Amino acid sequence: MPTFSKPDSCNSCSYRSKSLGHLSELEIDGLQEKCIIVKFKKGESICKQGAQVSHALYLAKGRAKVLLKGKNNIIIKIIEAGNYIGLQSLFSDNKYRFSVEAVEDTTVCMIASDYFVKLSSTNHDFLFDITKIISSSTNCFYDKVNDINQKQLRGRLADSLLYLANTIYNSNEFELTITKKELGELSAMSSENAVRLLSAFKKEGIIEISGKKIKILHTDILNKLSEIG
Amino acid sequence: MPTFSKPDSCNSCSYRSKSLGHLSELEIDGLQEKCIIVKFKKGESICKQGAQVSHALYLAKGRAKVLLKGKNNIIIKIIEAGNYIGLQSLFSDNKYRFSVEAVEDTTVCMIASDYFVKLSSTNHDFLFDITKIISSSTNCFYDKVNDINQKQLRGRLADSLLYLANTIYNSNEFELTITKKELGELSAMSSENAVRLLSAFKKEGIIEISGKKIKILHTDILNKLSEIG
DNA sequence: TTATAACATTGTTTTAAAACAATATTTATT
DNA sequence: AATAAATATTGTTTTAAAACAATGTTATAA
Repeated sequence: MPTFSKPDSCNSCSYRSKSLGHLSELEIDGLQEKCIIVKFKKGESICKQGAQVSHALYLAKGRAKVLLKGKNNIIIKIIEAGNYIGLQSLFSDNKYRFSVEAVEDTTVCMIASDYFVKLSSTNHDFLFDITKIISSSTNCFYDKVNDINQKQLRGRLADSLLYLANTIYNSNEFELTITKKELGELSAMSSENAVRLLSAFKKEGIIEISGKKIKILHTDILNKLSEIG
Repeated sequence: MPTFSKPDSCNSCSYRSKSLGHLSELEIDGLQEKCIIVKFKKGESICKQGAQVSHALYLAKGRAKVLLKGKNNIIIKIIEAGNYIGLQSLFSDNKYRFSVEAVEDTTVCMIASDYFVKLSSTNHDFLFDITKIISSSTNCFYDKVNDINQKQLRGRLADSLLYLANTIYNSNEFELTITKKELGELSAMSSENAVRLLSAFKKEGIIEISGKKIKILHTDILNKLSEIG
């Protein structure tokens, strides 16, 4: 079960978003009043595809997966601490297009939707930041869809490994903290195929696997695989 | 070959976007100066996936398809007169994520990217509009991807027929002005399957086909097909 | 007006990837 | 520690949809 609390001080919060730099003290006080802090345990659901959007979501701590539900789920990205989730829903028709679930214990700041939009409609610098954030996340989504549309299994798994190494774990050697099923969903394939291909990559000497540890031995080959699809 | 010209008057232009309502006369004059009018013939390319974004694109007249290039292209939507194209690219990393091609003779206003962003960074009401436009188009894209992820051929073709009837041609009886290949791409399937299923729908009495004319006899069944996927 | 290319249609084959199955291993629970 | 449940692994089968093929039809250009 998620636990709820009120923030002590958004002003001095070390996890706060850079975009708050554009807000006045008064506006931050207002934000704090309209903010609830929710803690999710690994695996818990932060928001559900199709549900009404009532809050702006900001991931203060932890990591969460953003997934499209279907016969086979697709994880479109893993959100890290310091990022907003699905802001575009606040400015359009207020319905979540994806589900978000914690892949680690996470802390989420939930800011009442109407206050967040009001801030955006009165503070120009803040809105400009938000617009850039929305745009950038939209472009990421386009990139993901294009990758899925253009590549087959090997290229997609290569993409995921590079993504995990470069963007999530920031190292070519990492402990896989997500399940193989999730690795499959991140690569838009069945878990069986993810496992099978991982073994193939190992056999081909591209990666090294020991337990949950994965070490990328040849980034160049993975890049090549990603390129040729 | 596209033909280029300068606008006579953005101020009194009957095709202009509602969002310009937030601009001052001075700003519109500036816009006009930074604007080029480009006319494309049916089939011509308006912008290419992967290319650098140098202008904001506004479709003043005609219709254009937005497509993701791949082994099999996917048409994510058909843009109609009065809409911007891919604004999010202006606020993030300036690369087109899709190609756009005219499906009718079209007129596009191309506004220099830096001026459009400058307007956004100085005129708050304008930016607020633009943000809503970007958000809404992002949500449409999510919906499209979810449809493709969740439905199979029949459901997807039903979607396309409903989309054409409700959003593009505004009638349950319409002349299909796109090719069967394009209908396939709009439904994320091969043209052969699009044709085959169209015949099946006809045989099942859901639609009527005579030449290029399609008449939807049972919207309810198409809705059902769209729902069950 | 005819030739030629583009588009459409229907049937058949192939294929990439999921689904299924059987077993093994790890993790959580009593 | 024993048991159950979840996760992982590898091999086999099935399947949805693309690809291919053959032919017909409609535009377009010489």
